[in-house]
Amino acid sequence: MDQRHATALKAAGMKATPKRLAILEMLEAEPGYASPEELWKRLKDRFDRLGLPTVYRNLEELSESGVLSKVIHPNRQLYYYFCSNREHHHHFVCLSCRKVEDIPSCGIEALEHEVSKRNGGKVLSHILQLNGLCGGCADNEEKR
Amino acid sequence: MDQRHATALKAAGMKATPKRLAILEMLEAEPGYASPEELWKRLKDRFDRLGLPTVYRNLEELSESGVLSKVIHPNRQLYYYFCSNREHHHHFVCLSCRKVEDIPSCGIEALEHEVSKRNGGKVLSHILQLNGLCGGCADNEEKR
DNA sequence: ATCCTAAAACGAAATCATTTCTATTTAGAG
DNA sequence: CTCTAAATAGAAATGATTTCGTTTTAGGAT
Repeated sequence: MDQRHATALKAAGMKATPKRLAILEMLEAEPGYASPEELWKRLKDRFDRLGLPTVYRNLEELSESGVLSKVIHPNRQLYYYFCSNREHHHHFVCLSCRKVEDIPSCGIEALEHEVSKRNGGKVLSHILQLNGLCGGCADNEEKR
Repeated sequence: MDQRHATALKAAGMKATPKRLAILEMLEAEPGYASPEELWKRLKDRFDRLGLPTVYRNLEELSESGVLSKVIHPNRQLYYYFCSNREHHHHFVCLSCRKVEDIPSCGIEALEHEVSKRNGGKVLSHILQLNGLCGGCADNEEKR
């Protein structure tokens, strides 16, 4: 089951260490995004020694490799999310329960093209994230 | 000339203090985005007393009121940009010279609608920002 | 014009998420 | 099984941002 993760790590040119595998397992099991510290607290039990910096470092590296994705949060803390979707896509983030849903098509290619054409600039990356309430949380909201 | 800014502040329900006006003037004169500390350093000369926390607080308040806009930066520090465009729009940010250009149409309404329909969620806000090199910086890049 | 009060600003100190640093351990190629 | 570059530990540092109690001020009311 984590042969998948081991393979993903190798593909990203990273060693498949037990801690990295555990981080991936834990995040994959998570229904929503999680912070480095939250993950660390839960992971500590499974290792006699596990430093918080290790969790930070790995989450960042995994996110750079595209194995994990980062959530942009108003409180400016770091949150990560396991997303097996390897296509280009974006996320709808529930502000209430932290669930993250994929948004398949982003339609930004057209915008990028327009920007390049209009001002001669070159678009290197883009950030797109929808924030709101997921189906379940929106329902609960209404019942109040 | 800053009667405009005073009016904008009043409209946002904020007092038109000299320091707020100075912050707005300075940011408006700026070709690109700026950090709280940068603004503070330049503004200090114009007031016998000006605290960095005051600059932070005002930038945040002004951004919440929609008078200023915030830039999402990879280094996770705060940057602000004066944008007189009152229509809904987004920004193309030059990673090299900090210039910010408006992107008029964002086409996200369609995405929002799709998300609501598909999963029953409610989209409350969205983040969209293009990063890259502006026309001038892209040209310089090529000449190297 | 002056008064008055809520809002704004001071600035030193605190916060605290994130990063750095050096020594130690380990994955995995050979 | 060895060896080396990569990964980790853990304590300590960092530094942008925020807090707090006090003082000042903008601007509506008098």
